[in-house]
Amino acid sequence: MNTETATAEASDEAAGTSQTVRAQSRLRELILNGELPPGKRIAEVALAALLGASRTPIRMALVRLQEEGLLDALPSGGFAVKAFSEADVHDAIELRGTLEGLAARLAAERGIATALLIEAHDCLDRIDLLLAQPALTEDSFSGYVSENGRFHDLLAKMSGSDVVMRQIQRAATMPFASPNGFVMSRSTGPDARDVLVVAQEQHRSVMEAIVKREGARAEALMREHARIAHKNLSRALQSQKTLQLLPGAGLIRRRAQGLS
Amino acid sequence: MNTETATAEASDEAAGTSQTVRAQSRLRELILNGELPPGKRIAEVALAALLGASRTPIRMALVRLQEEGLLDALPSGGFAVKAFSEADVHDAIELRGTLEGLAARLAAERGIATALLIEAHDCLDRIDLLLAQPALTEDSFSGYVSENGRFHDLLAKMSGSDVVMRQIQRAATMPFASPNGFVMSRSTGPDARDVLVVAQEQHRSVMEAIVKREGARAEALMREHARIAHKNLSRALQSQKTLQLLPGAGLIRRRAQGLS
DNA sequence: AATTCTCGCTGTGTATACATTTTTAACTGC
DNA sequence: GCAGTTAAAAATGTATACACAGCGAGAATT
Repeated sequence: MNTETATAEASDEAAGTSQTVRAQSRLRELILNGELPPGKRIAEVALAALLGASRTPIRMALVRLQEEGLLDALPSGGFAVKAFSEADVHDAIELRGTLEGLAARLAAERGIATALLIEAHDCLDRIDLLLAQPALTEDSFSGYVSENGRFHDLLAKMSGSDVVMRQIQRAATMPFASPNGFVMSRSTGPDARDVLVVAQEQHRSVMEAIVKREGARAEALMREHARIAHKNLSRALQSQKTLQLLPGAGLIRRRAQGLS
Repeated sequence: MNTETATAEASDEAAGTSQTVRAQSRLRELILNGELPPGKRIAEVALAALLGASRTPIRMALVRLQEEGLLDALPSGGFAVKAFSEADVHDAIELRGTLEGLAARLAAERGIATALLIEAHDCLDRIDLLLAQPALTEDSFSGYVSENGRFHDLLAKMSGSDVVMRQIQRAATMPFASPNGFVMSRSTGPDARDVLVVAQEQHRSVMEAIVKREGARAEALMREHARIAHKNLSRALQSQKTLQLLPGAGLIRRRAQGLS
């Protein structure tokens, strides 16, 4: 829960890799945790000192994160954390839905490998198991998040196209556009379980459509599935509590975050 | 026609900018012209010597082009020119169609600014003018390419979403996925003009749908419009002559390009 | 007192030097 | 003749040093 544990886990996770990769991961965390104010130029020397590397790998990480869409290149040089409007978040969700819809349609039209089908069904069975209980624990939620992420990854794979898969991954890089972006923000409310039940029903329907080779249906279902996030966005923005649970919430500009 | 002229023009074009930007442009050209064999590791020192810069900006350009999707990161370090299968090209076209379809739908649903509408109609009027002649000159074609690119850019803008626009630009980076990718490859055939006439008819229909706020129709039309490139791809792959006119044709792996 | 010009400083962009890893080639043994 | 091993060479990843541009503060002039 505390940041010390989080950063320790994170740096452990990226232990054996290169300085550049470590810097990229840690910097992404810093941004998503809102520790770097949006709009303000990122000082490379300070970052290098903070992350314990020289400017060269830091610079690489900055370029990569800019291409990822988390940073803006300033006209006078250097980078700044990007700020997103509420409309941007809405469009990013719609975009992911469209791309996942494409993946579902392609999967239905072209058919999928049996191994993938089995893994997907396994994934959905586990979610059913988690939702079998009338009330959800914190573990249930984190289990759902894990399996939900796996299902969406599998769906991208089902498209059978590296090009499409890559683009979906890119679109889901932005935290609030990710399939799990708003799941945690709904973990508190009374209807928390119901939301997941509906989502799971859509998972099942999409898989059925894919198996039956119903491309248009699979696409439409997947698009609508992504739109769950729209509702979650509205609710999350209404209460400050649920916003805390949303990674990267600080990037959505509502009022200026006074941190001079 | 000769490479000397081409490179001279290119370096002129990127004269006042930084070393990194220059390197990125020139390197992209080298890749698209097939001067760097796909799959083989790119030697940074040799590139630095060739482009007349140090390794640092070269490295930046390499990272950017990898994020763009033109390079693969080798597991042992360094980069290689990416090779695309025919299926990859097909999927990239479908992907662009899907994204442009999304842009068209959003434009129809949300409405577009009058200035954009006027500019789009101006663009289409110019294409009509170009196609008025019964036979097309080389200038007509290059004029069409120019206006066609402008129209597709405008359409991305009509979505009213920076997120969507950015993603479309990304998807269109790969040369054969670009709206103009296969246009030149059809400039020779007898039915060259007819293909453009059909495409222009689709342009008009999409604009009509957008103005009438018919989102689903606009989306479907835009998708189908992109599929023109599928047919062009098939034809281009059948004859070596038309393949010469396709930028980045060397990246599509059919048989190994013997260049040892 | 306000405005403009200049000086200095911070910070990015670039070049280069260094270390580690990978690759290649030669050499030896079977 | 072939495979395995070792060593050298080359290439990447990283650090650092330097040059130039942008920004602000301060002083001088009107």
